[in-house]
Amino acid sequence: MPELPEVETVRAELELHITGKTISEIDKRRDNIRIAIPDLSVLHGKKISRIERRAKYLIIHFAKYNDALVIHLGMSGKILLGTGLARKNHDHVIFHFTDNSEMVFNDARRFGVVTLLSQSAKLFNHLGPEPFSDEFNFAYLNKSLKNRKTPIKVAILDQALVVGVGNIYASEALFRSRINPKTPANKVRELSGLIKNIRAVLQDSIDAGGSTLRDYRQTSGRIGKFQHKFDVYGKTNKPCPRCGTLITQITQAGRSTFYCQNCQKQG
DNA sequence: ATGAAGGCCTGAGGGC
DNA sequence: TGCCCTCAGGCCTTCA
Repeated sequence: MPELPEVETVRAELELHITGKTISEIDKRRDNIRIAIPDLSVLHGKKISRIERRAKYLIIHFAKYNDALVIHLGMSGKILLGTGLARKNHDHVIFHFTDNSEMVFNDARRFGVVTLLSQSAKLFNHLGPEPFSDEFNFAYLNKSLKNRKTPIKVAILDQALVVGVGNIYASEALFRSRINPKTPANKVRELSGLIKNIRAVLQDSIDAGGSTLRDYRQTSGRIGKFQHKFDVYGKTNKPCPRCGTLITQITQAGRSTFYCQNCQKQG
C-alpha cells in the first residue's frame, strides 16, 4: 500500500535510476484514471533533473523547464523501469527515454494520478504539513484538533491535518502511543508522543524499504520488509505484542482500524 | 466548518 | 471448477 514510506522509497529509486535521462516519447494508453491524464507531449525532449516527494505525490522536475510531472500511486499504482519490457495489463502510460529504456506507470485499480504540476493546484492546495517538518509540532496539532470531535484515527488520516499517514501507519502510530483510536481528537492528551510515534513508525518503515518499484534487473522484485513488523495492522484476534490481549478490528469512516483494547486506553 | 457517506476500480479470497 | 459476494483503501465529491 503506497503510503509515505513506499512513495519515499520509490522516489529514492527513481532519483537513482532516471535522473539525467531525457524523455523521447510518451505513450498514453488511456485518457482517464482517477482524473484525466492531460496531453504530456510537452515533456518530449525534456531532461529529468530532480525527483521530489510531497505528501504521497511524486514530482518529477526537468532541466530548463518550469512544469513538472506529477504521479500518485493511489492504491495499486506501480512504477516499473526497464528496457524492452513486455506490455502488461493496466500499463497506462509509458515514458520512453532517449537511451531506449522506459518507465511504465501501471495501475490496476486506477486510483492513481498522472498529470502536470501546472494543473495540480486542486490536488496540492489543501495539503497539511509534512510529518517530518518542524511545522508539524505540538502547537500546530493542538490548535488544529481543538475543535475536532472526530475520532483521532480518522483525524490523522486527513491529509489536511498531516500528509502521508495512511490506514496502516495510523493504526500503528496509535498503538505505539497507547491511544484508543476512538478517542475524540480534541480529547487526546499526549499529542507530543503521538507526533513522535507518527514520525518513528514512518521512519522505521522507510528504513525497511517498503518498495513498490521493481528494477528490471531484479525480476524477483524489491519488496519492503516493514509488513513483517506490524504490531496491530491486520492482526485481528492475534495477541498484542505488548500485553497479549487479542487485537480488535473495528471500522471507522469506512476503514479498518486495529488496536488493543487493553493497552490503548489513553485519550 | 465539520463530518458522515458514497463513489471510483480490479483482484484476491471466502463460501457454496 | 466456477460463480457470487465482500473487502481492500486514497481521496475526492456530495450531502446533512
